[in-house]
Amino acid sequence: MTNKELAELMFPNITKTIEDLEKEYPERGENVTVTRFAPSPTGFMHIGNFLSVVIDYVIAKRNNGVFFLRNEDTDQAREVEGAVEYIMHVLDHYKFNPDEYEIKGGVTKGNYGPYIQSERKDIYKVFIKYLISEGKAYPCFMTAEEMAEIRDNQAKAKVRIGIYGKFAKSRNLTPDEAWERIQAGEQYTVRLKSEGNFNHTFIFNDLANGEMKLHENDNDTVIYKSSTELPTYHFAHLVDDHLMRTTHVIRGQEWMASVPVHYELFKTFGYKMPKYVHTPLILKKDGDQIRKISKRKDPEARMTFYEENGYPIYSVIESIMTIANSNYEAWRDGHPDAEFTEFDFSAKKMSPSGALYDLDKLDNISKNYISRLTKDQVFDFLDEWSKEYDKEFNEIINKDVDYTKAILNIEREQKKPRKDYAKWSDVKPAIWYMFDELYNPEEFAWGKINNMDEIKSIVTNYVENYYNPDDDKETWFNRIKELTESMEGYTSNMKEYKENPDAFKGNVADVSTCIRVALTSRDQTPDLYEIIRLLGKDRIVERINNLK
RNA sequence: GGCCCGUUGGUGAAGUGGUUUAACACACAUGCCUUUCACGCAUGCAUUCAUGGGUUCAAAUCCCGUACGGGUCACCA
Repeated sequence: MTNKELAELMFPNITKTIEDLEKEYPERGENVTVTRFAPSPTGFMHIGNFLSVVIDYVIAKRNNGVFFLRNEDTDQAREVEGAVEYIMHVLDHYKFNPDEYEIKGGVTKGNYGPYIQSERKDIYKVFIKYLISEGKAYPCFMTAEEMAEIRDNQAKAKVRIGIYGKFAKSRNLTPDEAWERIQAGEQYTVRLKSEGNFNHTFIFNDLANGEMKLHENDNDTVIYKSSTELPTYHFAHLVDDHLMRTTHVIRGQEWMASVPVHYELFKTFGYKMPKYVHTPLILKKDGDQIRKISKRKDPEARMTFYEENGYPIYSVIESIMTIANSNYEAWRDGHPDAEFTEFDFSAKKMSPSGALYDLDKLDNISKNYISRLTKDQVFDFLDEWSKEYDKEFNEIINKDVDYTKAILNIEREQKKPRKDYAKWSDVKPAIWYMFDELYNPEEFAWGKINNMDEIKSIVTNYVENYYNPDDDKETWFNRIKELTESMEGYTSNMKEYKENPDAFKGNVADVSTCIRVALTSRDQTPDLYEIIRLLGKDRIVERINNLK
């Protein structure tokens, strides 16, 4: 029996040829940039995936190219329900809409599909069949136990671990023997019959890491799993990225070690390899240890974290861009209003080593961003977020939208606005005391003036004799000063006070703090004048009367 | 263990042989401003680029060794 006959027996129903497929999926044209995000639906999307998406998207958009989504569901045992939906949700949330994608049992957009690997079985088989008929791949009957034994022996003998050369026990089976065992119902995989020589090296040019000298692959890598009739990652990468005409593959550093296999695979078929960008791993500092960020241990590794906490998409993308390209921030300074896709992304400027993701930095970026928004924008974002993650608060802020917006506007419309919020979940803890529904203080942060009789007398005096809702800010503060001066031993002159603090019982700051705490329970708030103005007389009187 | 990648301050990092007495941003500290907080402003924060050696008139930058960190070596991606 020839190899060709064996291939025919193994895949009798596969009648298409590679040439047919080449015609079906023609080249997309000169100079068309094609990137793809190809996650496997084995869990929730994490920050490392997100880094890839951002780069995929930027490269495609920068070059007016194509960005498509491919579902790599070849490991059906590990598939997690809802993972695909979640990935789509994240792409949608961050507005990284793929030009081509497919929803299982739903729409397909694009001419290079199917975009779900489990629906591409027959395509992979065409390539596998070809390889077997050419004698460049073979069925392998090694069991897991056999391979474990080989690995142990290799480790003991301190030789390279792997299934290569003499360790590839099924490599030299004749087509007849192979077919006999398949007929007998033996489990098998298909392995590449590697022609590589480990002692030979080749130059691989990674867009992020630069030129690298790598050893040729000589492992008879598994390329096809007969149990599920699906290819392994390596083979699917070859077939899909060739037929889908991907020009740039952006993937994590952990794939670097597989490059020799991919190199051989592409060479075997005479295909041009896409360009590769192996992205830095995102790391986490854990005590003194630095390790790969973990979905299980680190909440910020999961993309759900950013949505749940209410980080604006702008902020998350910005912070990831600073990791992707270190000169991004400098560019941003000069282009504050530009879209991030306008940035001239250069893979060369990407650090090949892992990066610690800094939540402080994210907060800073986010605070600056939110501080530049209008009150209407802030309200809309807050409304949208709280609808999903804090329904009670959402109802409260919607009871009197103008009132809420006015609160959100305190010290906003000025050259240097406040930077109180990094995320929408920061809002409630910062302004809860402005809402009667939430105002139920457990304790009051009294300052120097902490005797309740004295407090009551000051605030009552204030409301009865010094409060006028129509005052502008300057008049308002002058009245606070007058109030202070009317009190025995107090001064409204801070300079005087600082020069000789022992000469006074207190100053205007102590008095305003007293009023501030009486009305909000907090000793730290934004501008008291605005707060008093917004609270209004009824609330003020009520809160003063309720002091205990 | 083999192979690959990396190592500049608390963090992201600039820097690829001499205008570097190591940029910028975040964080931190102090001070100023100030009715609190925040904002803003000012100042400080690596005499040194993991380490040992070498090349050179000159090295964070080039070469070698060592240490450390990471990745990978699945019918997982």
